[in-house]
Amino acid sequence: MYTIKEVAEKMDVSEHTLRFWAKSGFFPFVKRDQNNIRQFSEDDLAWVKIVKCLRSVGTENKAIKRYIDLCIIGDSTIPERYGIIQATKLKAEEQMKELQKQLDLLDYKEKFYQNLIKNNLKDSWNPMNNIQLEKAL
Amino acid sequence: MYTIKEVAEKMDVSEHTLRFWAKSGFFPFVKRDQNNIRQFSEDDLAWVKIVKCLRSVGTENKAIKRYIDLCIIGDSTIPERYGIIQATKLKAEEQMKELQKQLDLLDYKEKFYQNLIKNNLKDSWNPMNNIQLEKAL
DNA sequence: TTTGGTGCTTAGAGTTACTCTCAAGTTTGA
DNA sequence: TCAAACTTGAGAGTAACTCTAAGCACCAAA
Repeated sequence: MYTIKEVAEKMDVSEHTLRFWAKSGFFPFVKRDQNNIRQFSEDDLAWVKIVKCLRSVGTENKAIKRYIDLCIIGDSTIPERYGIIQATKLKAEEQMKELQKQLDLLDYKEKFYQNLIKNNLKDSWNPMNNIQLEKAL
Repeated sequence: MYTIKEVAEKMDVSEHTLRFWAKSGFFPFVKRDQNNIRQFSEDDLAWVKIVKCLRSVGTENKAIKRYIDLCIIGDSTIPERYGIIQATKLKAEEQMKELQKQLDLLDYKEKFYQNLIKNNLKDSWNPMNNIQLEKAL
């Protein structure tokens, strides 16, 4: 059993966010002790994990709540949940491609500046000159 | 020369966002025609591209403005700009790893549901049963 | 026994980066 | 000439946190 603080550290999510998510109904099975303190089980950590996963690929909280609710309803919702996971995976793969593109651009920029520094900033008297160079790619 | 609508389509950024970015000072060289309509040049598109890149890896707008301002100042700021690009690239690489982790989890989940569907939902009488399975990974 | 640390709640303010609506002005095709 | 299609800036609205604060409970050390 873990306190909210321990979960925050373990899962790298802030306590504030965990409480916010809890209030949003993302952790329907977290128990409380006699002092009303949340006691996260290993099972609950798995819920945190999937919520974190869905959030990190841009799933809206409303849609996450929908997925959680489907899980609670039970096996009749398995096809819909499968669809959600498939769509989310596709979205994540798109993001992967997009991120790779941006990494390529950053890599180009990095080399561009390296070259500028290596050649000791000749032709550097005019700000616009630099901006012209900036436009590259 | 492109209107804001054309830029929006070409660069896949909404007109609203482009105006918001313009107001934030991200496109300091966009000219206007006699009716005050923005006229984006090819150079301006390059600025849109780098702004989009920085945003997509989570750079805050304040930091983007700083980078733009450094570009305008000129060559004396090249070392700082180089540092920013390097740091941004590192951050993007981290995000790549993180996204891959989440993709792995989604892939596991997908196979998990496929298996559930293939085996025709036996043992499915109890909602909790399903939740137990959900916790996997 | 008091003090410090941790945790709970509710409520509400603040933040970031959009996102959308709207009124007003301009241009253009039927 | 007039309606459709664009553009503009101002400003309201939204999502998802993020933080503060008040007020209370519990426990362990000094």
